[in-house]
Amino acid sequence: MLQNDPLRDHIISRFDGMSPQLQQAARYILEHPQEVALVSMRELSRNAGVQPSTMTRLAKFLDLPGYDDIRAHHAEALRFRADGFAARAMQHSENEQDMAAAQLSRRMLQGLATQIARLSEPASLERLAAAADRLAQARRVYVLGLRSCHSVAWHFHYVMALLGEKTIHLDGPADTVGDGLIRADAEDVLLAISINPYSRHSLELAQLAREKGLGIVAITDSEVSPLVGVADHAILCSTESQSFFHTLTPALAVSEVLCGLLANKDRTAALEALQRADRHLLSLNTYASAIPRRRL
Amino acid sequence: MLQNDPLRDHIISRFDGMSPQLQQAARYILEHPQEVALVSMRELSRNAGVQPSTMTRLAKFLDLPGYDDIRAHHAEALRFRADGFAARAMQHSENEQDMAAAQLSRRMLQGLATQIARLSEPASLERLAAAADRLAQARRVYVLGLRSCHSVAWHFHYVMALLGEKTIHLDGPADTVGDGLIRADAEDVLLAISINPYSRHSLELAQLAREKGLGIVAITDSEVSPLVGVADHAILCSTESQSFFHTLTPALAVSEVLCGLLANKDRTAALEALQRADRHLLSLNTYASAIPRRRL
DNA sequence: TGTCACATAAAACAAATGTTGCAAAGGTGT
DNA sequence: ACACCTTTGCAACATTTGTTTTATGTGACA
Repeated sequence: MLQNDPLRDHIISRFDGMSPQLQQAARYILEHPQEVALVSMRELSRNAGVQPSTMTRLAKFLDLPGYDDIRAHHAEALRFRADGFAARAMQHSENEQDMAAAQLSRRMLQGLATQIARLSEPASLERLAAAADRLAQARRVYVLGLRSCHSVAWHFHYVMALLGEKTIHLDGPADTVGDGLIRADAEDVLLAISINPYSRHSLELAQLAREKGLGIVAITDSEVSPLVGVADHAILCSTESQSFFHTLTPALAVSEVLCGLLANKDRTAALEALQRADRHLLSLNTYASAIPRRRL
Repeated sequence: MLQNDPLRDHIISRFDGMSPQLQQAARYILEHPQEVALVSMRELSRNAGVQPSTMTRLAKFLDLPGYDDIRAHHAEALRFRADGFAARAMQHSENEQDMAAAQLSRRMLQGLATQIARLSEPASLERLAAAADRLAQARRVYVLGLRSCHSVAWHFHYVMALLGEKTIHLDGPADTVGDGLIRADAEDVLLAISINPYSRHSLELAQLAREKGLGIVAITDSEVSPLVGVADHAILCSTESQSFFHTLTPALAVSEVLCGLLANKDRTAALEALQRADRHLLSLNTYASAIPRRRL
């Protein structure tokens, strides 16, 4: 992302004074600067989810004669960047500590990027597709992820809850984690997420589910993970990181892909469910786009 | 200039068989590839000194349906180069009702890999380092992430809790989310995670923290996120995905990098704390490496 | 010279683009 | 409740776009 861009700064500085629609347009432009130069205004507005006129109005709001000035500016920036690619000066931090920090960060991030990219190998893709199919045909999906894997399990459940009532998150205080399985049977599937070191509780519940006849889909970290033995489908993702800790980023990516695949099975239904959720949250006043005034 | 461009090679290989006007058009395109993507065909032809129709004829001569294919190709190449990274397929043009699962998965994963790789740009690295510094010098870190961002907040807290008692997770049932801030003051820092759409509750709590004098570090998705205004340090990560949903994978990666940086401030202390945590969990019999025999 | 094939220019065309005007909707303050 | 102002969606507008058609020119060969 480019830094010293006067128009960009101008948009940011005047952002707070914009109407919601103008903000939406501005936000899209800030986040997709290349697109501004590469596609027509109408297509841009379509992708940004606003009316074409909003783009023109945004231009006027920024004291520009018309939208073409916005485009011209971004086109110029793109020309510049494409040419002067080599001339990109990396600002070095003087601070030695910062330097080390930057290096560690970069190593971690590029490692993660590589691991996720590696998930797109054909073998993984097949496993993902198979797992998604199994989840799709289940009556209910019980989601289990304890300790570090809680984040993945919860996110999967949160997203799927937007689509419908199919998932049940196995979690709870006072050792009630497993209670959700009471009414589970062979028509259901357990999505179990666990990585090394494997939580004993997770494994016990997976085993219990197996005995109750549930199908089991696992997201785990190794071909020799104890989950592989009990699971019908296992998706493997690396958890190694350049830091002290294991990483759950690839696992989260896997979970998001599963959500995407499931939603893709019936796109219109998914869209409709999402719109319903949107309306519901809107009526609950759940979201805001600016810091709300403090209630007293 | 980029080399491996099939269309470019195609133009070159058929160049000798072209009429003079076609050659002139082709030559201009070869020498000004960016312009093809950035200006209209009529303007391009004007600059190239040929008739507009010549451009269309050139496209047909190259066995393409029309000129737009030439432009689309150059636009894609430019998108590619401007990012500096490989594998970019960010088009929403896939209206195919039932896209092949493998294809969707691959696009999602490669998109995520790209987004994470982009976080390792110098600007982001600096922000990460600054944020980590601020978190390190705080007495206590309050971690706030609601709704979809819960997964990230929780994971950060979970990892940091392995290192010590520095973090407090702002979460809880019965609308007690904010209670943790009761004893917070200017020596503390709030780590706020929120993405579009921004949860009103998160913003309110961030504002409250600000008023109590806490430092604020934000993980959010845009320069114009409402959090940017109240935060001392903001780290931006993309949330766009090729699926229906926003992605939190880059945000999780950011959080993991922050954990890594913090642990790195005092490696020996971190190592020791982790060993202590290990021993504790071991004595609790928390983990297992094989499916345990069922208790009766 | 005639005519044939082809390259080019000019004009005509439908489709799209960016812009503007207007009315409905939404919110604010009295 | 009312009037007032802003915001928004819609449709019409004149342009501009990429393409196709038509006309004009050019050179080769009998």
